[in-house]
Amino acid sequence: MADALAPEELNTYFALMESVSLLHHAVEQHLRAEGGLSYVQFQLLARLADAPERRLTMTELADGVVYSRSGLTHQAGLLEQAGLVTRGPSPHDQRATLVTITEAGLALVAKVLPGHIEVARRLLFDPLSDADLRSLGEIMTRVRDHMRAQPPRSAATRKRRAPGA
Amino acid sequence: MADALAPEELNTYFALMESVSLLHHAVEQHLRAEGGLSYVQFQLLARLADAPERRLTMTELADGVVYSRSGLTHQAGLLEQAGLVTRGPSPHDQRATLVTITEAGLALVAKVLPGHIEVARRLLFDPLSDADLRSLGEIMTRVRDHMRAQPPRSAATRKRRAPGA
DNA sequence: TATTGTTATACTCTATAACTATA
DNA sequence: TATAGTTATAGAGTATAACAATA
Repeated sequence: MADALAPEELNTYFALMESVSLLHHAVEQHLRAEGGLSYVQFQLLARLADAPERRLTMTELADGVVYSRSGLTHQAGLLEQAGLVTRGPSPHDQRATLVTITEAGLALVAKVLPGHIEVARRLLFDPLSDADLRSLGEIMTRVRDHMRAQPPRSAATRKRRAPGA
Repeated sequence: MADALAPEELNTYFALMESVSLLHHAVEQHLRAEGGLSYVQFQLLARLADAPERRLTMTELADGVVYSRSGLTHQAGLLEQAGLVTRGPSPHDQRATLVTITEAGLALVAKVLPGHIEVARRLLFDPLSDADLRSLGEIMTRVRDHMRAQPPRSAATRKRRAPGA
């Protein structure tokens, strides 16, 4: 077990968590109002839009966005129903499903992106100097890479339920 | 409408969102396993534990943690059922409800905190230098204050639903 | 045997609207 | 009239476990 965090660490941690919570909430509201999308759905579409041939396998698509297979199956199903992606078998691996973004999906991402960016700028970037931005980008990129490399640590102890479960 | 974000801004934004998502997920898992709490519930208890007389009104308690009144009523009800808080009328304002953390609630926060901190340190602070920590803390504190001061902007356009709604 | 993905199911969280009571 | 809080209800998200098919 480790020592307690210094107060500075604790304040930093809470400021980070609260800020991103507020930002996430604002972004969700915008995406929902402007494009009928959740943030997770936006992320999935954005990843597909950036992918080499505008398509990825379910497993590739899940990475970092969703934390359970079934969750992704569910979201992919919703996006498919909405005509934003298609799903088909992979020629290379018969087990895999290839998810491809449609023209409608690309159009929706394009439609929603400017406003999304506007929200991020208003909430996150407005109070930052150029130096702050460089710092923050450098730090959070390093943190993200570190976190991605962490072993899952699938719960040190047995699971319990939250009150009310 | 604003210009597109510089690529550096976009990368920073995504790195921030993904990092905190991973951190949040890890923290939730820990809290659930170790104390049977969600992160929201932990936040509520932590706020009460720090409050002047270990109690706050519902409105004070909601601030920044929860985005709807009914959501807080629900969570407070769960915590009360679990014996972690009590609710009673306020002497100063008959409309208000005072939420007080119990000894069991304080004990649970104390039990859970070291491991919580350990998770935050392992994922967030390990890859950071002291200078990084100072930078990040200073920046995120400023960002949080800025966000708190933002007007709600209750959805620029009419609401729609996500696919599948 | 391990991996990919789906299905069924259950539960948690959240939000909206209608309502009560007090300021 | 405005504010504090609760209730009822419905919807959206997520996770677990069991399953089918392929590597």
